[in-house]
Amino acid sequence: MNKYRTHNCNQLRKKDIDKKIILSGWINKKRDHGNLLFVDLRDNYGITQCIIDKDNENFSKLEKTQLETVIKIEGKVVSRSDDTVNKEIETGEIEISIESFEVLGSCNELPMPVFSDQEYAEDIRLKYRFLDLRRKKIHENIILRSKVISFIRDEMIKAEFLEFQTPILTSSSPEGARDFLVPSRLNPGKFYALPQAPQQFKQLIMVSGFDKYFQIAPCFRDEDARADRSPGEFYQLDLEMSFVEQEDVFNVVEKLLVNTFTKFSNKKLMYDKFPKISYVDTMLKYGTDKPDLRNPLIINDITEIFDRDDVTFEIFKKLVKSGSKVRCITTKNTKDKPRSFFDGIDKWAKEQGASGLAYFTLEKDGDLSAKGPIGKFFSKEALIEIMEKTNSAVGDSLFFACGKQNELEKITSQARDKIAKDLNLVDDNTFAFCWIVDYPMFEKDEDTNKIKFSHNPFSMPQGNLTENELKNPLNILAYQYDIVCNGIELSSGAIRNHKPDLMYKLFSIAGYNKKQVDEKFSGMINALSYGAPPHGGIAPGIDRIVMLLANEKNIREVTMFPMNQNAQDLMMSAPSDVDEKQLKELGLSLKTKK
RNA sequence: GGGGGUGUAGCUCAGUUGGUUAGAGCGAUCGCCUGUCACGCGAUAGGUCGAGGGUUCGAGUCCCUUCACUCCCGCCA
Repeated sequence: MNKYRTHNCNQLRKKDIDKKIILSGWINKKRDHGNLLFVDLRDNYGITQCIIDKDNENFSKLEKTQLETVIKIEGKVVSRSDDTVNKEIETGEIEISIESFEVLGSCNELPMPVFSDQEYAEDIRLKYRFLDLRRKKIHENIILRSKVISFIRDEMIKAEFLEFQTPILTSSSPEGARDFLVPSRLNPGKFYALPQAPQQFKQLIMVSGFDKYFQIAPCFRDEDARADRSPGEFYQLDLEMSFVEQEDVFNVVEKLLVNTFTKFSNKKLMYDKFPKISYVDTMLKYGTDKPDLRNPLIINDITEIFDRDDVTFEIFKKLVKSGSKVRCITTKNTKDKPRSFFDGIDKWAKEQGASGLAYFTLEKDGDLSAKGPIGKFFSKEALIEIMEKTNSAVGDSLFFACGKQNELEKITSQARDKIAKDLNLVDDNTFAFCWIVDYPMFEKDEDTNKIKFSHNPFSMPQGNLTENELKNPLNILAYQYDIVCNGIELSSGAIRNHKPDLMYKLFSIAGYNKKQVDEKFSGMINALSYGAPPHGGIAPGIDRIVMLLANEKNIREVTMFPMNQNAQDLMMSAPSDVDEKQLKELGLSLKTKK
């Protein structure tokens, strides 16, 4: 028999009454009646109420034992009377009559309570993460994460994918995020980089003939954090398949995500078959490439309206003449909303740095008219054209923004969220997945005005790419796709370019000559020259999937030992200073010394 | 790098128009209490009001600087 326990703290039931048992766990809570003491003993599995009275020689010692002390209790399972049964816990029909107890791990005064639903400042939670992780909600989140990962691994293996590990110390790549660098002792002055993703390795696995690969892969990017973006490191379900087209990847991932989300959440799926939205369409209709499709509001472009002579809103007309566009959001049946609703949104827009959101409401009091600050600038005929273009009706309101395309996309996208929130249009009990497809291969760098890869340089361009098409690189689309759920980007993937000749052409557009490509991507480009299969894949973000399933808004709530926003681990004190000796071995010296 | 929010007891927070000795709940310590499950009751200890400077007869409160945490923008192929 194990000397610490015969049962865990969620095991004992009525059928165990009169058994002599041993339990070990943490003191979750004490209720001290002076001559009678209740102790809630907690472990990973649950809580069991234990009881001791003053006749027991251990009474006063246990009475003075701190919460969160780890103790071992020997005693007898006894029945609870009907009026003292606790239906909140699974062991609530019984309790343990304590005969003796022993302290296994003592506990100092707590810097933060464990048994409480209160929220605490993050720095304390992170410094004492081992205490924080004892708390119910986050403890359950981490267990959920484990179960989700097991399930996904299981599904992938069932689908005949092979799991492989890829190097953590690899080479720095010029494209994309900042790398974490690791100095090499054996090669002084040279650096490894931690992988931003196993991108090149998974393609090499395909070239090596393994056909279907996956990995729950750690990824490292030295970029600033957000609520849904851990600093430093995160995990992806990295997968890659040979001899596939885009649709084959979609089928695998769609099935996996539907299975995962139906298994681990009770929320409804808005679509079993994920809708596909082109990049151009999503940027117009939603102003972003990660649209929240639970939100029914749609953005429409009505720039042309301002060419009409019977539209006299001169501010917009003038801006349109100089190249600006006008886009609007229609809200259904909002004619009775108070003035404060409309002004609130206009004020909010100004706070976001926009010049505000103009608005009017369509009304028909005899004649069709627009009520609101800018209503008077539109003729009846112009209003009819607007109604056709925006699919709006009498009683609806329209919010207008005018500006350069990228500014407009940003503000209308934010306004879509804001208005939907104010009108309570988003059903929080739903997951709305979609594919964003047909990303452009290239984009223009705003600062340098140079052409650069808009996503992954290894993606396969669409079409045959005649010399003529290559002259207009901004028109080239890629077999590049994202999965979005509830406005969160879950994953990004592509059919890869497995043809070296084409690769050189595309890189030359982005300003890399053959020699540079050979140097920077030697492993890849070399491998593609020795019989590479057509292949493609994707990499859903594990942390974000768990975040959605756990209904959390912050990724740290589903990460066991996260760093703070400044990429510091407050518990382990990382990053830290290192010895001069270590630096010397690596051939490094520091420019900045404290 | 930029913008917003927050910072008062170990924890969560209140603190009015600038005005006497800065409060509450939880936790800690001590005492009372034999059926609680957020047990109850009483007492005690516990404060660099994030830090520094300024205005003022007087600053937790107003101003400036700065630090920490957090959210957002940039960034994240």
